[in-house]
Amino acid sequence: MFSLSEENYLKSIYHLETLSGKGISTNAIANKLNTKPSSVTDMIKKLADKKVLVYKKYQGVTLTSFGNKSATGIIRKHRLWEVFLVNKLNFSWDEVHDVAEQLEHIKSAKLIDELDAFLGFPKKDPHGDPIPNKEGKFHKIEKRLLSTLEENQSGICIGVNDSSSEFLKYLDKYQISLGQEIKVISKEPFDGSFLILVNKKEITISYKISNNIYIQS
Amino acid sequence: MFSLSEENYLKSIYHLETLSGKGISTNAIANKLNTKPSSVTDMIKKLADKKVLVYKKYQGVTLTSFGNKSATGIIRKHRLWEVFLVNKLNFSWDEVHDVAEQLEHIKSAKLIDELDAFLGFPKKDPHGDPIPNKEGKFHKIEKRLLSTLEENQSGICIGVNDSSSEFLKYLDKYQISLGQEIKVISKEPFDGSFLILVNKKEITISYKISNNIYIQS
DNA sequence: ATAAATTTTTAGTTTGAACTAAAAATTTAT
DNA sequence: ATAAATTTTTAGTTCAAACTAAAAATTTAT
Repeated sequence: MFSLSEENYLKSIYHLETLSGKGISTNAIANKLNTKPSSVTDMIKKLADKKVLVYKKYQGVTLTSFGNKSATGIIRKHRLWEVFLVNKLNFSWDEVHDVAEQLEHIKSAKLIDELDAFLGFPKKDPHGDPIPNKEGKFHKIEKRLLSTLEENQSGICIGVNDSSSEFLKYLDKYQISLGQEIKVISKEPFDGSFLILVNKKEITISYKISNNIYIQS
Repeated sequence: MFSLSEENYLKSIYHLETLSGKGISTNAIANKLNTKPSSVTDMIKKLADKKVLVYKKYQGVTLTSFGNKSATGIIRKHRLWEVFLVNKLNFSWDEVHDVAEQLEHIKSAKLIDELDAFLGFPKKDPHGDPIPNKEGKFHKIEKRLLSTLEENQSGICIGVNDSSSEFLKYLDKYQISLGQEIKVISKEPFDGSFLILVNKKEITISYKISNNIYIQS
């Protein structure tokens, strides 16, 4: 059984690993968790003792298959709870993160299995991210960043790269939601911003915004 | 905001207070929480600083009205989650306690208000205990222990005094559930045991059992 | 009313998870 | 290839929440 702190480390390391592929540095983990590298070194030793990751001094860490399964288990819980909050309790997609962050640590196999069934075995969470099954498996979603589209190309929004409340509220304001068609009218070479068509309305978004929206590919 | 530990102290002190009425001793709290009296003294000082209780050395403690409201808030959450688990997720009444014990510490006003609405503003939890409203108020349930009934008297089971899995499974075995009519056929003076009629079947229960079942009064 | 028993508090430790400051190892740049 | 910069680790501290052992206060009993 893992402590709250251990579970948060597991999750962060998992996410960093799926992004970068290679071993994860002490600094990267400290940065992600807003703690200090020295704290990370301590925790890494403990997690290595618990066989969730492999650690060699100065070399970064890699999750074991046990560590991987533990991490996806937590992510499964997080995403199922998000679906619950949005589909059953009238939360909007920008309100769920903090609460799901707490709920993901509740320990009860029956609870999560029943919740999954109650929700109708959803495959995606409210931000378009896939929900791992009991074995930790999930289908990778084929997607590309809106920023990679060329002028006159269009696509369907199927996810976001940033689940912060601020970003999601921005999307709400311009009626950008999952399933929404987005067409690139033009790109501004000077600052990388985009003129796009959403819901028959033209809007200008910065490069940063375009780089946090996923389009079906 | 309270820590997990502080919340557990609050809850225990609240429950002890409603049972005994008077100030609650260090020993009683330690006993309830399975900790040592010296640990309780430490925590009590912290809680007094936070204005949730009044503490004078060697005198036991009393919750302030702020402490009372905080405690009923936690109990409200615990009981609403129990209803959710039983009514929506197919838990039985003997399976909910440990999970609700975790869920009661989730912090989100919106979560609990929406959960309340989603469940249809239930007034009682699966063990017959009242659910406090947002203001911490709840109707006291008029009840008496089965052990206080005389021979040939009967009543409806409306609650239990012990929510442990072992006890609730015992009740299930003999088909004693909320709403069930129970008639006392006879009492055995030697050991205080009861012969009762439940569902047209005669069964013998110990005094201890009879002293943990509530009857409508 | 004094001794005995009980309860409560104090003083000092332990453990987990963080921290700071400084040392050690590694990587990058000249 | 050596110096400079960066990353990582070590050593020692802090804080919350528990603990043990012993001292102090209170209550009970003779």
